[in-house]
Amino acid sequence: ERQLRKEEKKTRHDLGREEFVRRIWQWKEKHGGIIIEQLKRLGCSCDWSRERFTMDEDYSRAVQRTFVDLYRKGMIYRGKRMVNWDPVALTALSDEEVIPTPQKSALYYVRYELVEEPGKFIEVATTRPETIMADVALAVHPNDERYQSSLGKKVWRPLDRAELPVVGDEGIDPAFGTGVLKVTPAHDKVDFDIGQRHGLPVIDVLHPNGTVNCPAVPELDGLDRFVARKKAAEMLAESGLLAKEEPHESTVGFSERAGVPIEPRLSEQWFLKYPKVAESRAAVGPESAIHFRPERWENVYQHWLENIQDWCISRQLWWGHRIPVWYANDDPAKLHVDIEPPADPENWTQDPDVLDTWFSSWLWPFETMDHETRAKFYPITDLVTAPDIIFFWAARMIMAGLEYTGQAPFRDVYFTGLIRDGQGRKMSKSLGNSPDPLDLIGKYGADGLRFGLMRIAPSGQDIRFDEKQIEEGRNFANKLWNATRFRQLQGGETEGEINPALLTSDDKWILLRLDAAIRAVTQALEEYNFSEAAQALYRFFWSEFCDWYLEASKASLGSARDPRGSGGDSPTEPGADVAEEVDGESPSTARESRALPGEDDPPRKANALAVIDFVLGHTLRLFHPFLPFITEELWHNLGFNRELPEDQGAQSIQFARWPSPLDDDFKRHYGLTPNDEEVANAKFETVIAGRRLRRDFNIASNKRVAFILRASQPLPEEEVAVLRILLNAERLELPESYDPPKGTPTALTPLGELYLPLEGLVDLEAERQRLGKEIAKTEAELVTVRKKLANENFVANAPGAVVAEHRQREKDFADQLEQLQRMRDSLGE
RNA sequence: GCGCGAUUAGCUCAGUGGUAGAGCGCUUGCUUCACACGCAAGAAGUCGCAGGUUCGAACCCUGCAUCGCGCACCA
Repeated sequence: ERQLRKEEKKTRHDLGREEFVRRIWQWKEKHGGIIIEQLKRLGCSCDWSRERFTMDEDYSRAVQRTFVDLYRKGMIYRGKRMVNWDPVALTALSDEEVIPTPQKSALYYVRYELVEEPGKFIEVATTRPETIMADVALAVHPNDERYQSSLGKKVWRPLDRAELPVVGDEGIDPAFGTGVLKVTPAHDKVDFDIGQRHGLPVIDVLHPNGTVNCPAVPELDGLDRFVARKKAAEMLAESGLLAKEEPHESTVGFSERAGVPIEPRLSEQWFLKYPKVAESRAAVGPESAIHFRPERWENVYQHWLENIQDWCISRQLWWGHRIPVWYANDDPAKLHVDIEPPADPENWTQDPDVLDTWFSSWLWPFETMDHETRAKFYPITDLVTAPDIIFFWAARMIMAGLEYTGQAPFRDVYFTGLIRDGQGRKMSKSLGNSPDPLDLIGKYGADGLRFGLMRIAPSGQDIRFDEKQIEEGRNFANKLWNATRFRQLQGGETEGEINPALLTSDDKWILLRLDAAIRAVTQALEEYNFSEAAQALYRFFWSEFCDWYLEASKASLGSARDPRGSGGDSPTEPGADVAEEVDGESPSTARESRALPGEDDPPRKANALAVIDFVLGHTLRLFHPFLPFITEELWHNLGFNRELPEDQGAQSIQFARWPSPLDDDFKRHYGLTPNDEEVANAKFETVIAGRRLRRDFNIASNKRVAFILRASQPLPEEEVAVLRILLNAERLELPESYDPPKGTPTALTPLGELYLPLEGLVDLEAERQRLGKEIAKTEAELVTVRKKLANENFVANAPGAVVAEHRQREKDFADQLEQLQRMRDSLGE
């Protein structure tokens, strides 16, 4: 209708019902298609052959059948009631379609003269002087002392002069305005109820389009309600009946449809007494069939059902499910309610109204399925929706499900957060602040869009949209692509057998990290913590697998450039145990003359590749729900599908099995123990310390330098090789003893003291200061821990593990401090 | 008025009783041949305020403030 008004300056009445509906179908074909296309491009894995639309013929009949059924059960009735009237769209609205909006208006104090006591007035505060002609009484609180003498008397109605009674009603708030309410049953719900209680008449002075209908007052007749309001105030002022006018702020209901203030209006509408209300309340809760996630929405749901009012289901619109009711032409009180039209249609007229759109949506969980499918998939396991339609949709589906299937229609309801714009506003068509998903997909890829959003969408919290986050998603997809490219460039057989005997500490470390990641992701998904699952995967893949493991594996793969730039000039026997051959030689010389482990060591290389493949095969599957497109592509590119049966991933990663955590048998077979993690962590800490030294002394990260490690324990050759690669060092020497020149930059590491000899480059004072800072930091930490351990209450009450941890920390800090002090002392004065 | 959320690094947000975290942004150095959509090192926070519980609080309790949402009322 908006488009029609804008582009052709026409209303639906200009086209006529039939043509108008035809045009909407056209519009639907186009825009409905766009939405489906968006879902497909996003990678939603729906069964598209089962696409359904609420206006499909079958579905339409189901909607009408439901109406007829509820009518016959006496739950649907027609009545003259106060409805929320949209004077622009010219239709009734349900309470849920009305948006309360604070408005600045004026409060007019109008004087009503007492009939019995001329010259004496009662003042009434009103925001709507244009409806005075519809007044049928004044009301005060029966106990309000100020008006006791007026109760039962009469007053003169201004503008359209008439005598009105003064009645007492409990519903009046004596504190508001003057404590007197003008009763206007035709134009206010509360007034209507008061009118009913006191047997007052109803006078309607507004046309459906919101203009005044009151020929008795020609000055106002035909004016728009807001224009008439000003005019009425002026007229009252002129006749001395306006005591005062003051600014006033109140909340006015706006139509969600047309965006104008709704008009409470008495009209003939169809209403539904909600079915299964008590059962629906009982169906949701921690112990019940349906669970809301997050749980707090259950309160909102319960509260709504507690105060529920009958549902106005008729709409004075043309697009929608037509109400299956016919009125006899010779007697409009005679009804034909059925899904089939009457046998003699010429004698009947169908109700022109259609049903509220949610009256069709509430049947969705089961009317979309045939009997066979329903047997298989009903009740639905999960409903994913947004909390702003709990009432419109979720609650009503529950009622319909219980009424028509005898079962709750779903088990878990997952409420997503709303995506808001950068300023925190809800995205809406009228604000035009929603980005086009197809544009974003074009720019960042569907996987990037999905992952970027998933990573920042905490359960049930609203999200501020920022394109930067989508960019991060894209960057991650790119990282995944490049890491697997690295694997492909190594060549070799895919998914070779892992030989436990050849596993390095890094191999074992990454397998244990993978195990932790599988557990974390699986658990997060089970708890509907999607952002946590995405975060855990991100951390594992980027920080652990790429940053540490792939880099370390280059030692085994032999792909890193030889530090001397001349390749392995001293080939090692394939499979020889490198670490044991250093006996009798000075360690540094021995290592310098050796090739990298892994170079010309095919079994070691093959084993490293097998580990990489094992990890990739698992991570691709873990990532697939988040990044469906790229994981599918890589699954095939890397050949993970080749060995699998048809139904387990040969065709598509979608059907591959979800990874299980590595069980105890696996860990035993491959010799994975917590100690492996400690070895790797000690190594990584040493690397970090070395890199920091480099940085502290301004050595460019691409400059190949020599490090010296005075190791506190013997270190296998393969570990030294890894350290050297990660440090980007030309050499890493491990002399039996080492007496560093004064001022040599030093760092304390879990593996011993690490030196970066830089003769003549460093001044003693700078190094002393650097160590001084580290000592101060360690001392501070030591003090904190000791203070805690000195607290008897802590030692007595804290869990044993926590105390033990503090004890260990105290020991570590003390050792460290001692060593650091020794290092500083060695610098001399 | 009632209820529900939120308040943590410059920004967007995780964290749920035991040494404050991520990404972005920022600073510095790197075209180290998987990736500059990248690598490395770093700076940056009295966890809204005030009380309380506890050996110990960002986390539990109470109150307050600010922002957001819902419900009710608005003559």
